[in-house]
Order: sequence, then structure tokens, then C-alpha cells
Amino acid sequence: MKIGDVAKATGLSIKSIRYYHDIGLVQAERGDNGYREYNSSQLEALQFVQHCRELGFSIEECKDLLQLKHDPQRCASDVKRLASEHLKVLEQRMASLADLHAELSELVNQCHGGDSPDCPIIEGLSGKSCCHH
Amino acid sequence: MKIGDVAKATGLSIKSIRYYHDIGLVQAERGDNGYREYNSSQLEALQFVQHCRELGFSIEECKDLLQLKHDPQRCASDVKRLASEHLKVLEQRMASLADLHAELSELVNQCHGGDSPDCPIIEGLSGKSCCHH
DNA sequence: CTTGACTCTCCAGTTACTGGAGACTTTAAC
DNA sequence: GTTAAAGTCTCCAGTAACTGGAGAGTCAAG
Repeated sequence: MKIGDVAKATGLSIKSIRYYHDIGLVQAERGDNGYREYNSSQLEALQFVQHCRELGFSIEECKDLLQLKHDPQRCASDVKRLASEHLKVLEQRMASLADLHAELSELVNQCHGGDSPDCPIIEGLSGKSCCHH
Repeated sequence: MKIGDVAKATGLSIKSIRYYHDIGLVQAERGDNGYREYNSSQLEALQFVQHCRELGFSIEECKDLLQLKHDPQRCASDVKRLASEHLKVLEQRMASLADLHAELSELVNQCHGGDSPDCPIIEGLSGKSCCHH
């Protein structure tokens, strides 16, 4: 299977697949012409990686998960721990985004939005320090 | 005021301040020794930028906001529009993070976590395609 | 035989910085 | 007066995870 087919099958871009090859995440064999040649297990690995990336795992985490996937000695608790840690990160990001959103939307709500230069948003952003933490 | 003092006053790192100088966001004068010399209006601008960055605005957005801040002809509606657009971005990010979180936590919940290699998380990540979109 | 599609490598750019090297200046202590 | 520490300067490289593009080779169809 050549890289273009793999791209279609996985939904990854050709560039990404080459990148994953370069960093050693999922490496292909080479044909006589130098083209990358992917077999079904490499295809599966790339699909796996793509799902992990979709769920917000970093490349490093994908590497770890891929290793666990291919390790018949793995224990489910290891996988669960990794995933749970990632869940925590997601939760932290969500919380801090929610904070930002609350703060900014308060400023936006205070702003009447007319033609005058008088604007509580600018004033809020100019404020010496922020009271929310 | 020298760069170290500005760093202490604003909470920005020296590196960031120099970076902002380099990209023309907030530029300082130079003393005879070549040191950057910041006056109070530049300090204020940097504080403004720091608040904007804390609220998740990009450098480009900071540039725009800074211009609005220093424009006596500005209208509040322009500021409000910029901020509202940013709010929308924040909302999109929050929504997609929530999606990720839901999907991953479902997988994690399905996993008993014991010593066996049998793991629904790995299986879920290996799955051919994702049903949630 | 040529055209178009596909692949290759290598380089640069993205965002918003951070870290470090090597050199200079200023400040404080002795 | 000297010296050591702290502060500042510039420049280069690296981060994460790619994307875009140049220039060249390869393959299949008409």
C-alpha cells in the first residue's frame, strides 16, 4: 500500500504520515523505487494513532499507547492510568478555558458597543491587576 | 526603567518583553549603553498586553487591541466585535474539548483496569472509525 | 512519447516564546 | 582600584506537530 492510499484510508495527510515515519512513530518499508510501502499492521497502527490524536493525545502519548497496544504483556491498568492522566489534563484545560471565557464575557457584557471611544473592555484590560486569582 | 524592572512590574519574562520589542508590539527606546529604556506608557502597554494574553488573545489580536486602546477615535463597538469573536473561538475550543473528554472518559469508564491485557480503551482506539461524528 | 498523477527529499515557516553561549556594562563589596 | 556578581545585549537553536513549496524522480494511460 502506498502512502496516498494510506492517507485516504486513515484520513491522515500524506505529510503527517511521512512525519510519523521520520520521527519513528510508524515506519514503513521501502520498495525498490524508494517509495514507502505500508502493510496492514502499519495501516492499523496509523489508524490507532489518528484516533489518539483526535482525542487530544500528544505524539509522545501516542508512542506510549502504541507500545502498550503491541505489548501482549500489557495490563489494562497501565492503559487506564495513561488515559486518566490525559483526562485530567483535558479537565484542567477545560477549567482554565471556562475561566477565561467567564472573565472576557463579563467585560463584553459591560460594553454597550456604541460609537463612542468609551469602552469598559479596554479599561478592564488596562486594569492594574486582575482580581480573579 | 530597565527591562528587569519591567519584568518584575508586569510579571512578563524578560525574554517575552524582548520578543515583543523585536516583533514591534511594544518597543522601547535605547540608552547610551544600548539597554532598552521603558517609560510609563510603554509599561502600561505591556501590562495591557499581558492581560490580553492571560485572556487567551493571540499576539495579532493584542496588536489590534493595543491600537484600539491608543486610538482616541475608536468606537466601543469595534472593541466589542473583536472581543466577541474571541469569545466565540473560546466557546468552540470549550465545546471540542468537552467532546474529547466525553469520548475518552467513556472509554476509561469501560476499563476495569486489572492486570490482564484485555483493555476496552485500546480496543476503542483501534476501532475502525469513530461513531460520534 | 508525453502528460499527469504520484512519490521522493530537503528547506522554510508556523506560534510564542525559552534556553544558552559569549560579550559587554553596571553595581556592590573589599 | 580591583574584582566579582548581577544585569543586559545579540544571536542561534529548539519547542509541537505539522504544512507548504521547490525540484527531481517514477509510474500508468493514451
